[in-house]
Amino acid sequence: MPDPETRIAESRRISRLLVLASERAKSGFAASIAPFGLPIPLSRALLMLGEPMSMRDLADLMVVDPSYITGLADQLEARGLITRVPGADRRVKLLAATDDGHTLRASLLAALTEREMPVERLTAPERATLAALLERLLAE
Amino acid sequence: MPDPETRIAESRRISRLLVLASERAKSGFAASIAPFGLPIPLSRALLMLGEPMSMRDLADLMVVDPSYITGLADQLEARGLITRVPGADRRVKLLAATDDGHTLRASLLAALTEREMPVERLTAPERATLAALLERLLAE
DNA sequence: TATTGTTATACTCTATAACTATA
DNA sequence: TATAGTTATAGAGTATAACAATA
Repeated sequence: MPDPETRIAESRRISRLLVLASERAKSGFAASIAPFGLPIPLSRALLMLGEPMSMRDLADLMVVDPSYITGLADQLEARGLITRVPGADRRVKLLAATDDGHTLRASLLAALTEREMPVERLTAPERATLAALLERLLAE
Repeated sequence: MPDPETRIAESRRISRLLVLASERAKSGFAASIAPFGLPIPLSRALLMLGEPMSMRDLADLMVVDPSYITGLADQLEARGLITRVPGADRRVKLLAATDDGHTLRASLLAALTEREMPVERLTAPERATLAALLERLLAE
């Protein structure tokens, strides 16, 4: 077993690599959606609305506070991309993409698909290994 | 070769894992330094000042705008953790940790060292593999 | 003319707390 | 009493633009 200092240095190095890789992934996302003029958080939300979803569920999915969803929904609605539709439980509002919303969502997906993603640099088995290691890292 | 849609779905999944792993690493950093009461950006800057460094170089190292460094330096100076010392080129100011700054910096390093880092969950060969894959991902 | 650092300002993303209306 | 959503506000982290001093 290597000495503690060496282990820690290696951990810190890997952490730094993870942060860098994550930032690169985020930049790639931002670059892909930039041509459409929809801000990043709105794009993230719209992409999740392939099917109508309660605001609470969207907050859980995006891992943000529900109060934040109100603002996102307001902006998406102002752009005509979604509507709030009442749910069965009358406290609940479902966010549903409009026709325009579905169209833009499809364009965003296509742009994300077209962009050559950095992970494509790895071979298929390497990608599988990377995914497995990251999942072990995040487990529990 | 798998069809494009499958490849893209896998890429997006790996990107999400990278972002999650990065956020976990950042949380770990924040938790380690929290007991010392020094805000995250100030801690990050102080940790880089083992040796005196020009403000421009620090901006490059932290990958932020130089104007932002002015604010960080002001706050670190107000806390008595660094001083600005003139450089050879008289436009340049070097940021140098004070005795207190070095002491706190050592404490921060020790706290980061003591914390069990998430990457410790992986075996040594797994860590090596992960690091290598991330480096390939980030290479040019 | 190009570079270092500074100032004032403004932006993005997000949380907290207190509230309303249902359940 | 607990939950869904809203409102107003505030915070962290960081950039932009215009500037002074120096090279």
